Amino acid sequence: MDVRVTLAEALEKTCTLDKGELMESLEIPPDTGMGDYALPCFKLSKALRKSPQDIAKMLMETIEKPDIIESIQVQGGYLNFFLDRSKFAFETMKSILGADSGYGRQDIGKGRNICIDYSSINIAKPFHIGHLSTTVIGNSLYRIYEFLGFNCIGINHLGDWGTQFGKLIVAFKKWSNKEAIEKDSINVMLQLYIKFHDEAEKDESLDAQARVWFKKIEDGDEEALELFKFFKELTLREVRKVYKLLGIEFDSYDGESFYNDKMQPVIDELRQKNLLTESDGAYVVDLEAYKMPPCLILKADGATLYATRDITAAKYRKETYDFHKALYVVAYQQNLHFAQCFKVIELMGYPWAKDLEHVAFGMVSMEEGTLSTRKGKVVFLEDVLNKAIEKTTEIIKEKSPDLDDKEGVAKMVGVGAVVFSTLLNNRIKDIVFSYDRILNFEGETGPYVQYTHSRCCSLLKKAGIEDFDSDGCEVLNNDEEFALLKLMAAFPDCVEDACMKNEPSLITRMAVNIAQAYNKFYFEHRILDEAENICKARLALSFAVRNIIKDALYLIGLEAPERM
RNA sequence: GCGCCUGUAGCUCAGCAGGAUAGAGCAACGGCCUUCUAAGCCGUAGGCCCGGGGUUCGAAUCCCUGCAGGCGCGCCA
Repeated sequence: MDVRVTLAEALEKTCTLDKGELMESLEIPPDTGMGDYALPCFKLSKALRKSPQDIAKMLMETIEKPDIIESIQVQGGYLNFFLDRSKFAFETMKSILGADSGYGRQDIGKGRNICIDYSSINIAKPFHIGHLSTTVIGNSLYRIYEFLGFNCIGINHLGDWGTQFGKLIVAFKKWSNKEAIEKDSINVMLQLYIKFHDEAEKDESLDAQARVWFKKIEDGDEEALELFKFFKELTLREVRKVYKLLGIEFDSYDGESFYNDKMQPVIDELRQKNLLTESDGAYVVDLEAYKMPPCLILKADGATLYATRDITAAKYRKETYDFHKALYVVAYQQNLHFAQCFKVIELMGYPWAKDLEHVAFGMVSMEEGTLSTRKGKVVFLEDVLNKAIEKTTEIIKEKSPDLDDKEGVAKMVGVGAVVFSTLLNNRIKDIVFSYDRILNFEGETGPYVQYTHSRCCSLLKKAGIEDFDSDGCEVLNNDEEFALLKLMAAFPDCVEDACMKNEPSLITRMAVNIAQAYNKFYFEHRILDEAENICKARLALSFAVRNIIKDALYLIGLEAPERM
């Protein structure tokens, strides 16, 4: 049931605008006292040569009032509609409770594949807070698209190629050994990385050695390859621990090394299509006509580049997954890079170039300035998560000492706090990392929403009722119940909007809003000790809230503890 | 220099295919636990929506311009 549609249909019969225009014009007044929906009549004024107020009056007199609307008023140039709260409550509860697989779930994406490139970590480099955004945004989009019926392919495009391996091998052979790395791989590798850069400033030959070692990997030298695999496996092992904490899985780990032997045909194709031009010894695709700098495909020494690989990967993904859309969840620093790649693919004559989408997000920095792996200025993601879990454990010890699964709950809540705070704001905003903010568990936070969820759960448990239906939900008509129901009714549109805009924060915000509305309701009204019909309806409402919050949390990658 | 992005309360931000008095949270201050989880609720205080022009019946929202900050602009990814 969509009130907007109902209203637009009723209005269509009485005025010159069509349904689409009316849908767009219909809005929600800033204050409930003004009504629940409003039609501003200013635009009609010119065409009809009447004052907006007269038009509103005329519409009010001629419209056939839909059942769900209780009354219609004219205020200024607005035609204001007031919902019949009881009918609205019943209808809304009916839709929510009737949606077995989740309110807002759809199959509009049925039979369509979505490739999502996210997280995409570098091997042999630490997994730090700079990777948080891409990881959790990508995961959330994955879940949102699947919720709407799409089939997603999550791709962790590993940075598992390049001179950093040469550097690591040099450092490893000079200053470390396998035992040390096995023991504490991430830290030791990071220390080696830092030491290499320190020493390289004093000794220029180190960089040359690194290049030699990388060349050996490329040429398939046995020792080099063995070390390369050793570092890669170790990093993946470490990183999987973090993904496990976050509850994230990937369908593919095909990264840079995977595309090594697939680039030549693409280069040939570019040449064949006359897109490649020589420039200072390198080969580029000229994009001047599109007001972009040239896209570098081959270096003067014949080596491939980032763009070469991404173009190859896009083509491979199209051939392998025949995607409806391919998303790249990568920081906005690479805006130009992706704009160039997409344009080149378009120039190659592939119509699916329009289905490639760069989902850009803001940068993470620290209060003291930019993150720098080379200088060791990093905050490990795992440390952040553990710190959050630790803090949660303390709070549980203090507030819920008799909780059953303390460890499990601490994990859900601690990790949830970190993920939630990353998905609270529009993804384009920069983030200054702060433990204070990320470890705050009050207000617009993950724990707050989870707390609301477990509040509903414990209430339902206490009531001991398992199934609910919308019969009798007409009584949910006080201010708090009405406000809450209006928010819940907007949830499906919110999910669709989040999908369309690739913007998980819309769901995060909605989760907060619903939690706030429920807590307010919960404080103002009693439930279990009310008369039976009221009690039953309010429990049904709590049940519906619990389900929506659980789904909303799921969609942004959080778990929903039943107690906390 | 050129291009893209951001600028709203002390801080972090919603609101931005134009609509009625600009909203949250944090921090501050003051209240509410013998009753369904106080990780909660209520109240107080806090705003030339970066500046200046324009379009419009109406602009935080659209256009132009200036300022501030971030990012990018050929052989890293």
